[in-house]
Amino acid sequence: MTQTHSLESVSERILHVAVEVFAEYGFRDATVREICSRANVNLASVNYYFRSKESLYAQVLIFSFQEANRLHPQNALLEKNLTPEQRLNLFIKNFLNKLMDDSRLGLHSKLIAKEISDPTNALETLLEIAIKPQMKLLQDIIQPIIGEQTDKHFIHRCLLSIYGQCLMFKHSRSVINRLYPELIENESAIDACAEHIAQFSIAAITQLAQQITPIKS
Amino acid sequence: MTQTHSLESVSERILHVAVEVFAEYGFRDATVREICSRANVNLASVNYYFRSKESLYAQVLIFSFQEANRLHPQNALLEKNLTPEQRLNLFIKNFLNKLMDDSRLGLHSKLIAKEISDPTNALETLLEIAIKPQMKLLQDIIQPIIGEQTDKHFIHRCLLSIYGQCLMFKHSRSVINRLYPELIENESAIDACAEHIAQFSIAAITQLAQQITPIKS
DNA sequence: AATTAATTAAAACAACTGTTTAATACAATC
DNA sequence: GATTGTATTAAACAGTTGTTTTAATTAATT
Repeated sequence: MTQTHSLESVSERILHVAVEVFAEYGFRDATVREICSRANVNLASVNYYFRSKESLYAQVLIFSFQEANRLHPQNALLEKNLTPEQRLNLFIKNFLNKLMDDSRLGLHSKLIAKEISDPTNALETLLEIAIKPQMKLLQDIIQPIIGEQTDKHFIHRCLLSIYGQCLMFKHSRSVINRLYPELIENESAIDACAEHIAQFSIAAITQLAQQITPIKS
Repeated sequence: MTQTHSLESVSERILHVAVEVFAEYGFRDATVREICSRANVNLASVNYYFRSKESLYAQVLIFSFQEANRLHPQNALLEKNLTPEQRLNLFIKNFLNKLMDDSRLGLHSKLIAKEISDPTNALETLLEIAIKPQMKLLQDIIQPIIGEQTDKHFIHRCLLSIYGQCLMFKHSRSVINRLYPELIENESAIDACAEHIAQFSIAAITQLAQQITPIKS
């Protein structure tokens, strides 16, 4: 009997299915049996092709990151003729949409969110390939809004303020679903939230930056 | 041989230890054996006194909430002669300190955070006894800052903005630890972060509320 | 003191986990 | 065509989990 499943190889099928399962359950609660069952593959295949569940997970994180970069390129942010405010708006809208994307490949965000709030050994790698670069990007975006402010702590806290507002929709989604379901009922509602976060942050940053570094004339 | 352990009864010891263990591992990764071992109690005791692990967990959440209310009363917020800004400042500082408190009884925050980002059947109860009241309190605090603004969605998004900034320090602590450890190295650093969140939010809210509801004269 | 009920204890149960084994089938190479 | 290396399979292994059982012990009641 030949493979009736697909054109993919066994290891490819495992990798693709593993992204889904790890995103759904997290590393600890995901089971090798579930992965193999969904991939229509023998139980021993994970250990045969990937040595261990942990090693598979590490490869899944990297693969998923590359996929996300391929599908959600952020080159729109590189355009020179955008104001800093427009760029921040785009960044947040893009980020929030990725975070809330259930159907398609919002799986990458899910993987990362699970890893952050319940870290495994793979966190170190994840920081380097995914989180640090995105932090750097956001910092480059808000730097012109802040101005020539040099207080690093202030900049870092602003980064966390923006990130926190976005991640709230990921980590506390269960709560939002119960208390304010209208806010996330569809894509336009989510876009409205993104807009809110952007305006909220811009208003805060401009005013605080003024306070700390009073206008020199 | 009499009980050399303590004055507490067996079920009390289980309850107290269970708070620690569930806060440390979350419901799924906590084990009955670990709880019984730490409580110096026979393995069967959990099922004898609490029927099941799940039922114990539900009771732990309620007990922990009552303890937190007893130890961290928020009556300072009820004082009439505080400005709204001062009250928000107090609220955030109090909240953030609870979230970051590792040693003493920041266990309650840990329990809630774990439950929110990885919900079990107990989420419903938790919403009613802990989350909704705190949301209501925060709303009452920022309402005078917003003014007679009636757009409910705007108010709700502001609530989420503030909460998101605070919870960031809980859910993404692993990341902050690696990227910006100075921000949370001690209590005064954390207080500085609380101050930042308060100022950031007040600046944003006052300005946005003005924009939406222009000054009528 | 005898009987009853509540508590503690050790062991086993049944289900699940990641991993390994040993046997088979397949393909390519000499 | 026999041999070699690769791929797949079913089964078993060894460990952990929540829960139950059955017996021993303690406390309370009559």
